[in-house]
Amino acid sequence: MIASRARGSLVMVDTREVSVYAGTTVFTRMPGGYRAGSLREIAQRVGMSEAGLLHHFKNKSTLLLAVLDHRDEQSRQIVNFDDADGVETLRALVKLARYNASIPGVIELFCTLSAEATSPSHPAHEYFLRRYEYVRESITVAFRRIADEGRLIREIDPYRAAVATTAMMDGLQVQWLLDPTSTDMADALAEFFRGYVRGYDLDALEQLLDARAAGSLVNGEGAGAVASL
Amino acid sequence: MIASRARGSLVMVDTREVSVYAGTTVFTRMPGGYRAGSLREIAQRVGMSEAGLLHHFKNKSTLLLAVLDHRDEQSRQIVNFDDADGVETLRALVKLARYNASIPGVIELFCTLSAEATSPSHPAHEYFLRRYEYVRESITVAFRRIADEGRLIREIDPYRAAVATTAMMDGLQVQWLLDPTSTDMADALAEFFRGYVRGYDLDALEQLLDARAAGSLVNGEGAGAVASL
DNA sequence: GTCTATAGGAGGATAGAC
DNA sequence: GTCTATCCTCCTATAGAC
Repeated sequence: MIASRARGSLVMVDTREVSVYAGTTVFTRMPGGYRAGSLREIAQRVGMSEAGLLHHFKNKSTLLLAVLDHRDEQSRQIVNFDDADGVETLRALVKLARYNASIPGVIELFCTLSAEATSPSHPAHEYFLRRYEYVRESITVAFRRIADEGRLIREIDPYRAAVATTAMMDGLQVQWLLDPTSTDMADALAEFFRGYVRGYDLDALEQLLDARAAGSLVNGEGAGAVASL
Repeated sequence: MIASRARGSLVMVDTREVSVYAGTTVFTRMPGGYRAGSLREIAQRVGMSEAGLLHHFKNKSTLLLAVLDHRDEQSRQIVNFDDADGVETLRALVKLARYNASIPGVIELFCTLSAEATSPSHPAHEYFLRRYEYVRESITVAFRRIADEGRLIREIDPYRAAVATTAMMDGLQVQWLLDPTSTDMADALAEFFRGYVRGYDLDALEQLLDARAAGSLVNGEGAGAVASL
């Protein structure tokens, strides 16, 4: 627990929670992100010593995982794969891509980290393995439903389509981060889906969802979390 | 210059050149790659002191750029965008993807580095900016030719198709590095092209190119360089 | 061109007091 | 739960001799 003054009144704050926020800030800051971010700085932001911080997280990797888990928890409140189905899921992903363009720092963390975590010894390796499996599985289900509705433009294996979709999202992020003028991630993704799904563009429906999504994203507590998808 | 014994005879080797090789080895080794790789180890591999190494490359970043430039020089000898045209270029990319699957270390370097280099202050930022522009431009030309031949399946802007292609290649790499069983990069890319190009699968032609490409890749001096594409 | 020596710093982590 | 003190490792880079 830490005592801090907010809006004039004394507030007790959970140290662990604050640390996760501070960790997020530091790890999402470029250049360097996780690797360059130091426990020293995080401790300083929390207003505590390094040793104090390490009492809660036994080392730097553990704190990283806590940060990632925290984002996931929030993501699930915003884009829930289990709720949506079929085309609706794809639309949500486009919406997500559009939103992501407003939080470059977080995107950069996930982009860099997922590349780094590629090696089995990286502290977040297991995390990303599970995450990609989950995302692919969810998108696979979406494509399977679209296929069942007979809306698939050409013969494709739902799983392969999911891999391609995931790849497209990741790849667009790299180009966009490097040069934001090079591509509009959301438009590019929508274009991609148009190649697979018959009648992907049902404008009225899309706009309805647009409005709904905009509302929830703006109000959503930790909307930034969506990036991790 | 450095004296070394190879095949029993005394050979003089250009130190700079050897340093670039050593740098490649160290920077492509995971985990950590460029960031984790130290001048200390590179110097040790070359068989000289850190100070000696820094005589040739004024700092670590400079050495990195030398490594990247060296790879590019070799790439150009293997996949030359200017030679191929239209569908042939796309096929070359698929071939490339297949080859890349045999050199995970190099792919990992480029994958990680392109994510890191996303921030303007990264030493390789300019390098990747130029590289992506070049690649997109080249692929744009290919799609433009395909469009001129009337082989485009649906209306798409050649530039957008190039962005999507680049994204697909990058994104597939991330998933593949994380879990090689998750996807076959080359197959996935070919599938992607099938959605754009009429008659992409002309088996005879493909096999002809297959053979030709296999030959040049196996014999090519620094075939690994292709990864940078 | 290459080496020795060393400056100068950052970062992760631990021990033990309070 | 938190702090002080401290250790140890590792790095980039420079100065100056050979």
